[in-house]
Amino acid sequence: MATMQDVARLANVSLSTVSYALSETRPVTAATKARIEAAMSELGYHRNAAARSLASHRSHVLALIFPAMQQGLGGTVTEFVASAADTARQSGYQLVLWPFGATQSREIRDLAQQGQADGVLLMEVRLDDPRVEALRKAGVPFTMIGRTARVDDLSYVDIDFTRTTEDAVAYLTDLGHERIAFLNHSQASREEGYGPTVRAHDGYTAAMRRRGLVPHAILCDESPGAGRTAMSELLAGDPDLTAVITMNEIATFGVTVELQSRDLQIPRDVSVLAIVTSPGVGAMSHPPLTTMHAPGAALGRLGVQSLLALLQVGETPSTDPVLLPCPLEPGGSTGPVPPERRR
Amino acid sequence: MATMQDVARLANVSLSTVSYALSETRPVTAATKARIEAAMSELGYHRNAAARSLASHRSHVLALIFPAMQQGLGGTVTEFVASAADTARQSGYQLVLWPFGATQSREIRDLAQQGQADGVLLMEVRLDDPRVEALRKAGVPFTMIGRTARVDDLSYVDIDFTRTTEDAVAYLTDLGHERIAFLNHSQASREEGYGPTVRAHDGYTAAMRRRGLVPHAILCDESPGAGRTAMSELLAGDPDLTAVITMNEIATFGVTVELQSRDLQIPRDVSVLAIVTSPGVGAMSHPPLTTMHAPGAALGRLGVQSLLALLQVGETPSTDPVLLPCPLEPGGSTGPVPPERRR
DNA sequence: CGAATTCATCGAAGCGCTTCGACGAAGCGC
DNA sequence: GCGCTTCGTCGAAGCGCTTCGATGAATTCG
Repeated sequence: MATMQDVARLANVSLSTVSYALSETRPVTAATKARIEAAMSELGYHRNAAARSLASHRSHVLALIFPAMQQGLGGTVTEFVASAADTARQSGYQLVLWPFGATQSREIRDLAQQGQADGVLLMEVRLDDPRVEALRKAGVPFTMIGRTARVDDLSYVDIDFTRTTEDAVAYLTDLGHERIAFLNHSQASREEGYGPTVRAHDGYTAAMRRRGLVPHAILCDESPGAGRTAMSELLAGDPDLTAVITMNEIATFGVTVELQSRDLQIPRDVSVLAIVTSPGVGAMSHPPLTTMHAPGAALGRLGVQSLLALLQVGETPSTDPVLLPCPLEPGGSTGPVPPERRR
Repeated sequence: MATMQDVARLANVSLSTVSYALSETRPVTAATKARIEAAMSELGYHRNAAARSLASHRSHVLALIFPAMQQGLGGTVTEFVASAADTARQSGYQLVLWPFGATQSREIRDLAQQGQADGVLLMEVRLDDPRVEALRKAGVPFTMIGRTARVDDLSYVDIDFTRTTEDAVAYLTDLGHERIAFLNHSQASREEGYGPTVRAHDGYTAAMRRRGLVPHAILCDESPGAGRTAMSELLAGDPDLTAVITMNEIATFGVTVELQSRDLQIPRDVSVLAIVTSPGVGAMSHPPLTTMHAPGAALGRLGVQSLLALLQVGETPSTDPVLLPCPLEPGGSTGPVPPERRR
């Protein structure tokens, strides 16, 4: 394996000139640069990552704290990770995985203090997440995917739940719906402070109230069975329901089954709008669901970009926070309220 | 940030002794070790990863070549990645992601030659995969997840498609089924040499023939619509079909819909057995599907272990290949053939 | 009881790179 | 044309660790 010294020798320059030519930190004449490049390709030179890190105090590694917990079908996570890894690589960084849950802030700090990563991406952030404190103590720049209750001056990228629920309600009211229920994630998720559960609930409630409509939200475990039961309860609470927004893709399968078993047709009798879904889930139901899907790839890309911006400027964590709405993907599960059901 | 030198000074030993105490490469008396440990914790010492790599020529990093292509719902991939990252970490390794498809062997070789990783895990291997050659040329030890057509002495971990299809057929024949169809992945996937498509086809065909039964396999795109069409075709081909094995989870949703729309009850009229599924998909249908799910977590763990074994022994790539069957998860979509339909 | 081992520890030589200060050569204005 | 800055390049000092050979002390054995 050729070293920089070998390249320098072959190009008849000093080692440091080679370094400057590569990093462009100091000017190097075109002629010299050409000789160096020729030498490099002749020797098949690749600079050694470890030596670079040691001398420069930067590892060119970003760590992704990866959720142990599996919400949903995993498609969004996969998209996110792939996109983050790709964006990082294109900027000359590597993405490493740190599989740590919210309870392992100790391990996170240890790794962070070893200087293993220049920056950290923290996924599946809870409203009150001890890992945030651990990272701050370790002094590593980090960007959250999701956000804590208080974001202070922390860098983050998240789904815009307020806007997404507002858009969902607006879409349905535009179709004439007024009795719109909301089927959320589980009770457990709310109790552990899972941001989406809380923010979507608030967003939905606000969007309904703003229109003078009565919100009707329900928490629901992640299973089709729970979805059926929840749908029953919603109908018991308001038999005249014309639409339901779901943010629980597994339960949504139960919702459609329950409606079918009651001979309620989708979307003629009840419209179903699934929000924050994984890629492709809409197509799995019959009729295909109208969805507002989670922007996994965009979150990955923007998360890495925010983090890199943070590394550039150094001390100033003034990167704009980023909130992304879930784009609407029309399907066959939503439609106008039939005239006879309008009040 | 304290260095090893600082620790040595505080513990009144030489730098090298501290190193030996940490790596246990040479004996160090208990007393000395204790002093060193005290000094380390007093200073909050963490060894520097870059310096270690530089001096030892090992990065303690494993790379995972990550599929750009999204097959299925992503749940298995997520499980796999999480489990691989966790196993690596427990052995003192980091897992980095290299998001490269089968066409980017050039980039792979570049990264590999920079010595960025001690070993590589290659996911989504094709039957004839150029990346294998690239890795071999780069001289990096690697383990495949999946396998090429000829495995020679390559290290790999894969799903045992022969055994899984055999088990699937056996399970159904035990229930009295004889007219068993197989709904595979897409035509396209077979053409690009996607191992599972080919191996499962062969396994199913062999299992049927061995029992004197007539195989009836069909390729199918990854969508519920294609699944419906395929199911129609299968029924057209053999109206007396009593069971179908599917290895295409998205299409399986269409299969159940098509059966329902023909008033064929599952499992009374037709049994459905979904094999190589993502975690949780069985529960998404009604009735819940009987599945044989892909052992994502086990593959991740064993893949890393095989790779680490390869790194240990150095030259001898004699790690046993590993083939894992998909365990059966009973559901409500399979049942015995009613007596009147037996021939 | 002295020679031969064994044992724990030390010092020093790198690993391959970044980065700083220095230094001639060229370019500038008056 | 003389001092001054600017430009391109060089040499050397690390970065923090692993690892090898050496060294003296403790242990063993004939």
